[in-house]
Amino acid sequence: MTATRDGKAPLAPRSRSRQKILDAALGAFSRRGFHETRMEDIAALAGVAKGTLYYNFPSKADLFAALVCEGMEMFITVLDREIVSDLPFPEHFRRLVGVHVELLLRWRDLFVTASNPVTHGFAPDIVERVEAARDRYVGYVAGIIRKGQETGYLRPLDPDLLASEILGIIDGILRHQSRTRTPHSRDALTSEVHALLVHGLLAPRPARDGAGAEPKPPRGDPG
Amino acid sequence: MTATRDGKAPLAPRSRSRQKILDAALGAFSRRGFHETRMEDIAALAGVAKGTLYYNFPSKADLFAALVCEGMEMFITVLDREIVSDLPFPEHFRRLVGVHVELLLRWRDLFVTASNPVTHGFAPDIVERVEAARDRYVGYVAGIIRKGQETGYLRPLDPDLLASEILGIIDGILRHQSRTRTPHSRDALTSEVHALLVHGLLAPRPARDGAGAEPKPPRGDPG
Amino acid sequence: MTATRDGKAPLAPRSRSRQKILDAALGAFSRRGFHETRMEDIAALAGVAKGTLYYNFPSKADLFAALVCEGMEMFITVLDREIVSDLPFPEHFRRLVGVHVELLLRWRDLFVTASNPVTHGFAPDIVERVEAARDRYVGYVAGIIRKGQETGYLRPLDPDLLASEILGIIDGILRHQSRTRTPHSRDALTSEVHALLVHGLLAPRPARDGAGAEPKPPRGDPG
Amino acid sequence: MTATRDGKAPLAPRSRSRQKILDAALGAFSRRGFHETRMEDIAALAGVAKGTLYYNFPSKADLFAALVCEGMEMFITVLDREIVSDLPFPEHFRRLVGVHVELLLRWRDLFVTASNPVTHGFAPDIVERVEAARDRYVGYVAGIIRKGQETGYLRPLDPDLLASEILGIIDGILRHQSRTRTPHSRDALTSEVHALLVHGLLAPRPARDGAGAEPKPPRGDPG
DNA sequence: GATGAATGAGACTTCATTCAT
DNA sequence: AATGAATGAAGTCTCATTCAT
Repeated sequence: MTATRDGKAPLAPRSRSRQKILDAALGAFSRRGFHETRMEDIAALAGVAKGTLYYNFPSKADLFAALVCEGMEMFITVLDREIVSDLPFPEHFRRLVGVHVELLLRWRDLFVTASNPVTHGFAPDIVERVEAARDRYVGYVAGIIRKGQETGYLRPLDPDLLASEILGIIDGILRHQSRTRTPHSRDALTSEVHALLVHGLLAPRPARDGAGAEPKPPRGDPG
Repeated sequence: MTATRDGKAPLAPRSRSRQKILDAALGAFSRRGFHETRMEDIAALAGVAKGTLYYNFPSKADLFAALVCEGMEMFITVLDREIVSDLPFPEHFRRLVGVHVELLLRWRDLFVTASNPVTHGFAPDIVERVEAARDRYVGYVAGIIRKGQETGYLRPLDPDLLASEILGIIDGILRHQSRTRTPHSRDALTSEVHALLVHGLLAPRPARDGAGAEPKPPRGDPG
Repeated sequence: MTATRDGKAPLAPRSRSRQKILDAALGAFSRRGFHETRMEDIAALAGVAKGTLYYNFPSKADLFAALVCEGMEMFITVLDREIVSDLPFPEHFRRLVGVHVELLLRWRDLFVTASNPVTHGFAPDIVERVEAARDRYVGYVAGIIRKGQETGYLRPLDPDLLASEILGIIDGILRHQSRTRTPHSRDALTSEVHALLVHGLLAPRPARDGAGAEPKPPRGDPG
Repeated sequence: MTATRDGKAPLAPRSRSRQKILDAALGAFSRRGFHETRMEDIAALAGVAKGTLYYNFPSKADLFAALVCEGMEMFITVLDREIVSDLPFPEHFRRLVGVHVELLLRWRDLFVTASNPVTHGFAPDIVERVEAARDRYVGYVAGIIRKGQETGYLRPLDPDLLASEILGIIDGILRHQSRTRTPHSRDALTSEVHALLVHGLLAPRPARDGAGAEPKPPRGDPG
């Protein structure tokens, strides 16, 4: 459309506005939600006129979709770059959790935005784009889980379901944070999440001797 | 719609219309979200006139709040009734998961509605009511976890954070279901969730011999 | 929709607003044209709130369509009532012209509105409704012409094309009037239009002796 | 689009862009109407940037006015050139109709554009220019009629009103064509229009014997 | 208790126009 | 002479809410 003709051309001046708008929209959407955010607010936040929003994005829903899609891509890109894949899996997995937590703390807004199930009244093609972006991300996580299962480290549970659950855990953490307003540190959160994911809720000792899924009550403990 | 199962009225029947409206609102909110649901839609679904909505509830936000609050109370009531508390904890916990899954499958709409972070533009007192209801529910789950920790069965992780994470897991499952459209059975879901919560992701064998939190890679495995 | 249920019911209270709006819209559209008329203007003219317009009509284009359709129906109804059909055709035709002219003077606004080819950006179904209404009216006029041809009074030219041309003449007259701002009287206009339609432009004498459709030039004239 | 037929530039080629824009505007306005045509559309159609439109014309309304004015001048120029004025009037009149029909078929877009009563919201000076151009054209046709009346060929009806009616007829024909999508040939249309104008609707035979304006019915004509 | 016609503030979006390049 | 990113006034339409019945 407006794009770089001849293949080369101005890589930078491709509308500085576009990025300013995306940044503003991220802040606004994540803080107030999609419906409570007015295009007027985004424009003011970005320091451009309302019309400039529509010069860069066809509609509010499109702006939202672009935000989520590009954000998810960025997420995956960063994850891919930060996680060195030839580490032994346990280390690999711990880094996944760590980088993830870090990303979430830094891009909390984006994650909240992308998790928001607001696509109800959207045009079908936009819903599709947003869902495809989410799926790509869920699929990325599921892929890591699947690799862990193939190498025998992870239990053979449904990888896609697990990925959804993991994202749900992250969502739960974010909600907990916004409720209690006492943000945990990066390391504390990483340990917490890693522990839950890797070991589950069960205390180490009682579970160790138990033979089945149901550990006996502690009174049977010789110690 | 989802109405009066088994003959017992689940939400207080202060008036015939009131109940019809709550049922209709539950269906509408859960299916289309708060903002995409019009008062007109609810009225039509309930088979009453729009004015009747305002005769029974001061505002749309109040209707939403009433729905969430009464729903959460009902949840807790049922959980309390169904879970016999003097069972040994592991059994207790498994029943919690099982009943929870059952409730979620039956009252999926209510859970989706209550999880929706749509209270952005609401009046402060209504936000407070909704959050109090959610907190009561999260607190209930956290209480069970705390009891499990006190009896030594569960790892000493932050109970409130854990409760949020558990609800996040459930949310993730529900989203996974609506994406894949192949609803798991009650028992399958219960096992899946229970397994993840109790044992974590780690495969049993390799983890068994490891001494620390970080299991060694399988090549060190003599078997 | 909002309509008379059970078949009987309140014939009158079927929204007095609706008629007030149609009247106001007629005045506004005819005076300023479709695009230059704001919904705000119509509301003010009708003495109702902007929302009332949308309570009665789904959109501006729908309001326009309703206006044209109901107007055309009214036109045909009046024409049918006023023209006694068993008169000899010449009288019949003269009355058609006379009543037509009268209608046009009285409902000039409506005719201007209906003639306006503004349906360009309209939804297909609305375009269809408006065109159907126009066609019904053109067809009515064409029917009268056809009858005149069958009884041998009118030349066997394409009736539908003739009807369009007649409406074009009327349109031309209305434009002429709005240009010159000196409205002719009912009778003067009737005579003028009738003369043109019945006898054409040719002066009686010279044309009388010509044998064919193409009158010879005056040099062949003995006088 | 409709451009430079026969090698002669029809609209003054003050600049290359200017002409491209006028051509594009003609196509766009005639097809979609003034209000539904975006400056963007015209620019795209002309293959120039939006700014170039404003480099050549002060405003959209000015562009429209220039189009109509130059078009009408061109019309009159061609009519004057094609109609040799010293022919006997009947032949003169027939050529007028013939050339007119030809022009209309070729420049249908321009005629439709110029006939469109869209000047409602225009600035007074622009309205004046457009109306002056239309009037010049209507006056040209009225002048021919007046000449016909002076030489005794045409009935002494109001020449200006007649001119308007004639243009209305032509408009009616064009609408009929766009409705029925079966364009008549040049000659067929010429005959049809000429017949209507010269002889009116009345069938030759019955009208021949009648003495007055109201012919008697054919059956019981005792004399 | 219940109704539904009426309201009007405010949202999204359009598009003619400008101006630095 | 030409461009196109940016603008912002103004329009259409939505929908929670009211109130006379």
